[in-house]
Amino acid sequence: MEQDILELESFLPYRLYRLADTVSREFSKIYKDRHGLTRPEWRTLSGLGQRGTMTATELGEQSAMHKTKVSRAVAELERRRWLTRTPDENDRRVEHLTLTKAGLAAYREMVPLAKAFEGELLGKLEAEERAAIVKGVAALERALGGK
Amino acid sequence: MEQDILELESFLPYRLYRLADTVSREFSKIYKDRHGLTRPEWRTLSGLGQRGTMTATELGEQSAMHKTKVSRAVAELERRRWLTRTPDENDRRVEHLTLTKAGLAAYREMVPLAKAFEGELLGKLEAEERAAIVKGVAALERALGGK
DNA sequence: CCAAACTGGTTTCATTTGTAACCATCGAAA
DNA sequence: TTTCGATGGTTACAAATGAAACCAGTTTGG
Repeated sequence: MEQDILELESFLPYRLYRLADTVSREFSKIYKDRHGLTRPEWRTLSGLGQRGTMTATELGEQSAMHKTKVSRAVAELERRRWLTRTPDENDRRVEHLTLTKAGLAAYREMVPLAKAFEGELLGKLEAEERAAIVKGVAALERALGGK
Repeated sequence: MEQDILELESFLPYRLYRLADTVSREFSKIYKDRHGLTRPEWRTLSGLGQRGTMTATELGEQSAMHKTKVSRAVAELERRRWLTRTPDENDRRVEHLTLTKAGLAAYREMVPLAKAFEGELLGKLEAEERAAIVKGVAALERALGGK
């Protein structure tokens, strides 16, 4: 092993990135082809579908998106009438976001597809490998995020 | 477990993406702060440092970059005089890329930093967890890449 | 030979993204 | 209260990206 050479193909940051990029690109076809959603829009839909009502800040925290991404995604989903904003009673800076019927319908349609996608991906692995990836990812999350 | 809800926080594509994004963002500080490189530029530098001489197409394959990214990164590194192009003898469409002394020097400076970064990251995990992430990532690569 | 299909690489254009500045509101401290 | 620093969210601007068109130059099949 040459000490002064970095083997890109086995460098973890690169491998993780490439992996995530491939998976994400593949998965994005589902929501892009189907509804023309961007990734931030999909995450917003998904977050609201999962939790019911959230503020933009909460959305950003839950789905690891910068606030500008959230802002734009919310604006677009609102334009589609997939969500509505309700001003907070006490703090007029805050808006509570909720999916409309149409938004909820889209969400409900997507959920099984997302689960199927994940299932198919994991289905290509041995049981041990599945356990390994889950354990490894969780460990890295803990090591990094901490919070 | 509600069947009609998707829990984003445990959805593998999302977790992978967030993980890769965090790691990559953290690592990018090293080459960005140090030399103002973009990720494609760093990968190009890294590829050439590792292999010595490559064509743009080979670079794209090795580091999973779209050809436009490669083209731009190569142009920028050339502008910095970190690499040179040599036309292929037999096929005049092809150019062989090689790092200059300056490029090589930058590469050599980066390698230990990259290794230290990876080492530090993995150092935060238990031995078992390290084994798990490596095994899991390899398994997914195999499941996907196939090629 | 020659046209058509293909390949290496660059450029153009529209879209996405990140940074920073910004606006409005809120809370704490003077 | 009034002021000042934080906070929720949007916007403006520049840089990064992807898709598709493009320009050589090469190969293949008739």
